[in-house]
Amino acid sequence: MQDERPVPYDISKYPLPAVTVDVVIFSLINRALHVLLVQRKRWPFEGRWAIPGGFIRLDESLEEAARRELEEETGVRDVYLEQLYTFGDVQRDPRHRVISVAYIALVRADAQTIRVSDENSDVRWFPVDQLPSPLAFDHDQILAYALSRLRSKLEYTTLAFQLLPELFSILELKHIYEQILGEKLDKGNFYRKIKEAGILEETPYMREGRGRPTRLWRFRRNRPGDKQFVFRWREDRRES
Amino acid sequence: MQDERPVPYDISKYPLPAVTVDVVIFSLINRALHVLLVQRKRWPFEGRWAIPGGFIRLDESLEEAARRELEEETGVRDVYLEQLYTFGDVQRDPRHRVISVAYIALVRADAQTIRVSDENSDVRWFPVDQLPSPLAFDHDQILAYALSRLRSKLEYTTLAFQLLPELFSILELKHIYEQILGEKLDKGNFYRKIKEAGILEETPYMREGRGRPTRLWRFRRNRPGDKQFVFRWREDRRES
DNA sequence: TTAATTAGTGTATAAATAACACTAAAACCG
DNA sequence: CGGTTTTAGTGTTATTTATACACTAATTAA
Repeated sequence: MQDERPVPYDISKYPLPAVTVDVVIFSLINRALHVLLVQRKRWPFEGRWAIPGGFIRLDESLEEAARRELEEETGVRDVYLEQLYTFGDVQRDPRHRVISVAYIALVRADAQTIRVSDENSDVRWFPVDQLPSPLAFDHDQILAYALSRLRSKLEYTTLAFQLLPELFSILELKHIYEQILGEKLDKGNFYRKIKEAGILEETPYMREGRGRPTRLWRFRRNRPGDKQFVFRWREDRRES
Repeated sequence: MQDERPVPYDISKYPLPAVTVDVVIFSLINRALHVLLVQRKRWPFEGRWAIPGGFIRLDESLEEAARRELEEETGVRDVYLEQLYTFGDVQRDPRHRVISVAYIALVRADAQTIRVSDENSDVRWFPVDQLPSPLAFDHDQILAYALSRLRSKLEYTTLAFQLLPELFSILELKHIYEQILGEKLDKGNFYRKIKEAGILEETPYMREGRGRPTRLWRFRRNRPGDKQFVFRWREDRRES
């Protein structure tokens, strides 16, 4: 290991920390941003809600571990997944030294694969503005950071599309931005900006509702050879 | 650990990965951005250059481990340090499963504490555009990512000041931006923008040189109670 | 048939960006 | 000692981008 001290081949003679992967799973449910939490059944933090996670296995990469956790909890695969941060304070777990690599996942609410859990389940979706508090371990901190990162990245990536179904209206997209950023956006400016970005593909479909019917669009995926683009809602406000 | 499977108190009965902390140490030497590398003396990757790092101890946090490594290599304390990313591919170390938490550090070149190593030393500063290749392990990847993060953060933080001495001229600051971003900036625009940001404090000192003497400035640190500010060189170009 | 509702467009102003021409103060050089 | 070179620093303007908000459009409800 990139280390100058003598290191025997059998590294495991040294005392080792445990490594877990925690996945902060976001989804848009009933037009509001939700996060999936699980209720702990035993000590420590018995009864408290926690971010789903588990120990890493020696034969899987960090991202593979995160995908495995995600699939165990939600049944979904092929979703957006990104490493958030690694938390390694000495006392974060009272049992043992545990280092936790946190990930963010964005899943579509329309996937039937998500088990919409009932009120009494030990796995539940919480709106991000109505979280139980405190969470187990240092999970308040992890979740706060995940939200901050989500908001920040929304502005310069096409991340928001990960939360939408195949077809959507421009105002639905705007609504996601508002949910995640936590503020109202101007309709006219949003229309103009998203159109100019050229990341939407018009479809012939319309959706009828109360007022004027709305056109449905599809996210234009980058094809090989296409110039890579990013869409930014605006320039300010970033993560520190 | 935030896990639903039965977990005994003695976690260490499970097979555990090793965890190291690697620190990508940047400094500005002779007006060029450099990075500190160490040469490996034994298998694996014997003779190749590597990012300094070492195993984490059970009684120190990740950041404490990074600061310890940093001090061991450079003798400096109290420098800018930031977690970069955690690398955990299964095969990145042929000896054992090793997960590496990478950090970025920025140190001032004028600190005499940095041992300026001679040509034959196994610890050496390399200009970022003249790196040895390939590095040991997956360190090419880690270093590339560190540079990308550094460039990206430069634009919306006061990071560049970490590389400068106490007193500096505005054109020296501009030069750092150019070094890290790898492109030329407009003098007039730079002057105006940095002045408007209000993050510089004028000093009575001047430095004489070849042409017109230049005024020296000092970075205005945030005092408690001050409104936090960030300086952005400009808005575009970010990390994906 | 009119009001309410949701969708979508247009426009005027302000602010940020970028390019570049200009002035200033010293050293260098015949 | 007077012009040239060198580095420092300011000003001016055109263009692009952001913001606020007024307007038109197409449907349902009453």
